[in-house]
Amino acid sequence: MAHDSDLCRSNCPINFVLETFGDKWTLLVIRDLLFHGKRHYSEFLASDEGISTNILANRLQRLTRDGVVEKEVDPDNRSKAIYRLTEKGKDLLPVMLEITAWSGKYDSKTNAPGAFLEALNEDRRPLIAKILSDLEGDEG
Amino acid sequence: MAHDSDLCRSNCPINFVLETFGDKWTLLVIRDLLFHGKRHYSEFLASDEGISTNILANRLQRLTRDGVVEKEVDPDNRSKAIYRLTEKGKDLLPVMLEITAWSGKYDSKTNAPGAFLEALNEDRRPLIAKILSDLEGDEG
DNA sequence: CTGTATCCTTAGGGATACTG
DNA sequence: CAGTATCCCTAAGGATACAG
Repeated sequence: MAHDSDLCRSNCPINFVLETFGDKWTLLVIRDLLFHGKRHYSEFLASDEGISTNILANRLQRLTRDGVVEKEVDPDNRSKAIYRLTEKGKDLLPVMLEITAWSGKYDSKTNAPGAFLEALNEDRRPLIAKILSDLEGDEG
Repeated sequence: MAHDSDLCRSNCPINFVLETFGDKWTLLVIRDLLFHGKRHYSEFLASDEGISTNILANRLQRLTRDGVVEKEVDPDNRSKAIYRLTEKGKDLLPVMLEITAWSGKYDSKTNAPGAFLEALNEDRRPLIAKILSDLEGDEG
């Protein structure tokens, strides 16, 4: 089984993601990694929604355990970790883009810029390629 | 604001969907409506994950309030309701398909049929059109 | 400053009784 | 059977103290 431990209420693919991301915080960490280039604990802490320290630590652990995030020591600062998305994590990008598109359509106050939404409607592929290459860009 | 009431921790589009669907049950109801053609209370109750009666009632209320689901009296049985997705609800289909694709890739035991995943990889649009037309098919 | 552990409150949710 | 209400418990999570 992927995602060791945990409940597993059924073999449904929708249920599978709910058991990893079905809470109010996990997806925000993914968002920060994917769209905002965040890598350090303090950066995640600083996000608008105000995640608390214990919840953040717990989510980073779970995501690491589930193979969505990987953690390594920051070469510039040995007492600091760098968190990065694995391939499994990066593969969440299409999901995240569709979520953004839906919110963009139905939430009047959403921050997603119009140009971004238009690019989405055209064709997802080039946008996906760009975001992923940006992500590679600041690796290491 | 869309989605009246509720917290609203930020104006982020990812956060927006979390405040509606960020729990372990809501998305399963959407799944049942979208992929399994379910319409009645007892049908949702019968799903594999075993939602309990009070939670189901609560989620149907919230989804109705948020304009994702609409409720009407079943003409065949006046003491029974029919639940349907609104346009806003149907627009979740691309999100649900991407979630299914991701799980199909990473969950070894997921039920998503291979043919379905292949169709997904080809091009989402025809598949989306088909599912939506099936959904229209059994309206009224 | 980077995280972790503890304490405590609240909300999510399971079981089940109940009403039309 | 469709749906609601109650009871109670567990787990999510906020505040914050603590450790390296």
